[in-house]
Amino acid sequence: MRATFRKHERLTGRDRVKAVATTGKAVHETPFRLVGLLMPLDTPAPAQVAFAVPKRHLRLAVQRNRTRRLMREAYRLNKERWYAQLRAADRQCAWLFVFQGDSVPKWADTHEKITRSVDRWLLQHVARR
RNA sequence: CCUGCGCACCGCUCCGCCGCUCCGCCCGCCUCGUGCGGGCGGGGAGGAAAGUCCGGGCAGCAUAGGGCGCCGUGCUUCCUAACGGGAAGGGGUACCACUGGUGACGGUGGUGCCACAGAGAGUGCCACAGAGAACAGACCGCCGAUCCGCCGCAAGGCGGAGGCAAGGGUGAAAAGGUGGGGUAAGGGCCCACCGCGUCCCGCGUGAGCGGGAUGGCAGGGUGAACCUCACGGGCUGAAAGACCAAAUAGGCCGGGUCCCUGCGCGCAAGCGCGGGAUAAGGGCGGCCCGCCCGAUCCCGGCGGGUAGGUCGAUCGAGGCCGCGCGUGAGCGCGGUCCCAGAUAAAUGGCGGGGACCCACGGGCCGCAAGGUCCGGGGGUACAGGAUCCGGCUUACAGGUGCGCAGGUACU
RNA sequence: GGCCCCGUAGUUCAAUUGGAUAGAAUGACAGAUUCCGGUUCUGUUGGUUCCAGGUUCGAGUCCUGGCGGGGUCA
Repeated sequence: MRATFRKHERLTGRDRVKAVATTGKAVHETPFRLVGLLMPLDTPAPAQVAFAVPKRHLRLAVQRNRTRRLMREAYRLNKERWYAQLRAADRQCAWLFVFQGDSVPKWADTHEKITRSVDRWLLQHVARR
């Protein structure tokens, strides 16, 4: 299985994002914040995900792009493990990653924190059922 | 050789593995959608993509024509689709070098800067200081020739009437300047020159320039103050605008619709026929039957429209090459190329080399500035399309070329 | 993505048509009062008027460019 990340795995649409942001359950992992919601999705993928990097602390577009790409790459390389858990539970899930730091993160940090945040989220909301 | 400045240009590169997006072709899968998975080939950020400061293309709305108003621009000619942009030119100004003159000031060359129309249309404002600041002005001064008074034999002295804008002082600015003559002292009062205004002639498309004559000097500054003149501008912007179109609510149109019960058809929902009971808004009517309308709810349809999607949207005032025209910005002709089109938003991640730069240590060359080789270390900027073009402005490691200035060494 | 507004002591606000040394409250600091603290009184301090140019005799004010902050539009 290739570790791809295509369009249908991305969370889009104003209403869906708003639903996740307002009613979703959050996990905090220092510069990142993961908000997730178990909900049915009209896609073959087990999950859809969006990455948000607000303008407040990273003023330059180059820095925001770089940060988002690092986050996406960290998700891409590990998503298959999480997909397996969701398939086993027969659930679909929408996730929203928000970056809350004030400088571009390092690759090693990003990879570690993103992975840990999703693991914690799944442990709290899927594994116990 | 080094340093600085100006102008023009470039603005890291290669390999492996894992990924993204668009286009074309092909294969597989199913819940058949232009989905999901896969293969091959091709395209994939900038000189500023930025700030959003100007100008257009494009789109919608408004609009008979014209004026007023409002906003913008402002030496000339040209370039351009257009511009507040650019090119060439004119004028002014500052500095440097050389130079003419006793001096005011002028000439030549170079470099930088200039929002550079009008202050002979009107209005406003010019604090403080200063005697006086816009129909100028005697504070300190200078003079006191002339006239008056006093003193003296006289020469003359003192005081006053008064004369003076040359000097001092104030100020950002004080009624042309310099040199001389003249004078009681002074003053364009007179002369020469410098500057300025007006007129004429010549040159230039023009801004203007050159020459001559003339006036004795007209009269401050400020239009990035109101304003005048000339020219330009309808307003709003891709969240413009066009199309397709769930769910829910509401609108319009059509049909059905009181309750109880029996039989038949049907899997059921329900439909048809018969019997009984009788509540209810309005109309037709004296009243009843009956019929019609309305309300309620049900079914079907229509149109507006939201989520969502598609177009707008990537071939263009286009890039590159050659030739010709023009001082130049540019223009013309011919050839050639197709070069990002995302949309919660694509260029990324990891590893390893190469190139360049910086300081350090060591070797060699050189009188020296410096060059070169080796070693380990650090760095490679500013910055990311969002409708598209033309400019401007701002940010920027390092490198290349040309020009200028300065320094060092040698000949 | 478009449009609009603002920027003055540490903080909140003033400053007339452009006019001299940018003012007030509060804060901070020091002193007095008190056994101590608060209150009160007195004094002192504090400014690149966001930055860089320009116009003007003179700029917080006018003009140009930049920087920063905020608002608004589906």
